[in-house]
Amino acid sequence: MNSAVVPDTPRTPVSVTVDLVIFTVRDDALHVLLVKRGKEPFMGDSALPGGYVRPDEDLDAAALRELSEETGVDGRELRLAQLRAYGDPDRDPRGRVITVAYLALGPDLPDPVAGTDAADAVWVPTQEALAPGYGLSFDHGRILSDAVEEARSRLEYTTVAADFCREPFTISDLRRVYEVIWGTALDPSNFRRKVLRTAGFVEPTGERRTAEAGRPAALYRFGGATELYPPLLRSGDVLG
Amino acid sequence: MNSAVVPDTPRTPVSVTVDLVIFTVRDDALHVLLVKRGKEPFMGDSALPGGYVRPDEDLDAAALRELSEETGVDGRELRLAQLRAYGDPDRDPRGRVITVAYLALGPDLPDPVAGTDAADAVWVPTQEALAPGYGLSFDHGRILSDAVEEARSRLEYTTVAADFCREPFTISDLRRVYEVIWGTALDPSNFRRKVLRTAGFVEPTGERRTAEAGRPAALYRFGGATELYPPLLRSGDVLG
DNA sequence: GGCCTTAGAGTCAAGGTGACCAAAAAATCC
DNA sequence: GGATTTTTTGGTCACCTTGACTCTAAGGCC
Repeated sequence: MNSAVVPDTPRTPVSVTVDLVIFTVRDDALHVLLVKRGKEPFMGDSALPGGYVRPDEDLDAAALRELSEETGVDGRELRLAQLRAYGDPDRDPRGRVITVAYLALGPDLPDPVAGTDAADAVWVPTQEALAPGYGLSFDHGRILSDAVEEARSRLEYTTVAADFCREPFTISDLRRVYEVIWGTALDPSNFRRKVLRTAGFVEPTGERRTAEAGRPAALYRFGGATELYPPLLRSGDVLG
Repeated sequence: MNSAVVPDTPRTPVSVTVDLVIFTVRDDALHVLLVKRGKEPFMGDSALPGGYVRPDEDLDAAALRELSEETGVDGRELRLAQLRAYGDPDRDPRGRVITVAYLALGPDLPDPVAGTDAADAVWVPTQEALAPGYGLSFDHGRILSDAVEEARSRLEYTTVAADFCREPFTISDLRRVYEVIWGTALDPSNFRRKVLRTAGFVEPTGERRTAEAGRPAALYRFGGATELYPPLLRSGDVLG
């Protein structure tokens, strides 16, 4: 790929994998999908779902396939986006393995079905998975914390928060996503004003939903816009 | 890296490279560093500098090394950041090569010195390099245009624009960076106000510089902040 | 000095923001 | 049935930022 000095095909055995950080919001907490490793290294430990990129497969395609295999979710419904590549020489004891991490946000997804590849996949509160003692395999702790920060940032500048909400949803559903991921409390009235003024973020269905308590809320669906302009900057009070 | 089904070590011959998109502002135009390829494939064509990642080398280290080899610049002075990974199976005719693209912005760098690896490296106006007829090798056209968009975006939310300016610089130098990369005209007075109000973006040296014409401008150095809060959103008039 | 050029200060109206209040519309409890 | 609670939704208001604009400062050049 370069000019003269580099040998043409340095045959260092190197493998490429994709790893998926799949977030969802459950019980007012951010959860991440993890699998229990069935073999060495790190057998029995938790890890992000992922796997080898196949010989004739694009990186994005590999990520979509893994997402589908591990969770049964059709990734085309979600916005699967590259986070970054991780290539520390010592990150995998088996040898040189470079991984491309992807980030996907989904609505409260069904529990992984037994009998599939994802038999032992579980939703884990992100905070718990990041705790020092939890022991994520490889450098997945680092990847996960990068992904959390990236998700927080994407909420400011894009409409991904809507990916967390199954349609139709209420403005409050959307607000709760922001509050959970940012860890801050937002003023319901001001949040509502901002969301509705941003063209293409949400559009009303005309229906209403009556929850356990309180005035019934108007229902919305996603409006199709991907960018948030102006951005919705975080500056609320940090929740206890 | 995954659970049961995936074979342990799929020995698809796969190589990993880093490619560098190094921008600078010259003559009021964004330039990118390109090299002429000295061998097949794409011999004689232009390409982004880059090369194979060595067996025991981290991705970031490989990018720093290539930057230094190709341009003589100590990359630690710059902010070298990952753009994303590209892994289309057909992107390299030699076989499966996955590349991790990096983005670096530098002040008007010296012309590449002959006799080094970068003997045939040249600064090319980005617009020219992106023209359909220019014929960048591999998928480097795609990488470059992704990098341009990423640079535009980073100018909004980070202080990278200062990387383009050799210290000490004037507020107008900084403004010109924004104008060139965004392709918009900015109001000098309003731009100045925003830059000075953002803590840590620039700090005054107390000196002044008298240019070819006009009132001497106060000189500043970079203030150390990396994030720009609030962001400096682009909304100026598009330049002819 | 007169003129050109660029830097930098200031003004002002429009619009966005956060803090806050109040009404509407349901469920629940007495 | 009425009061209370809860959540949605609409509104106000003071403050700040923004963009457009004007005006002054300070150099070089003729």
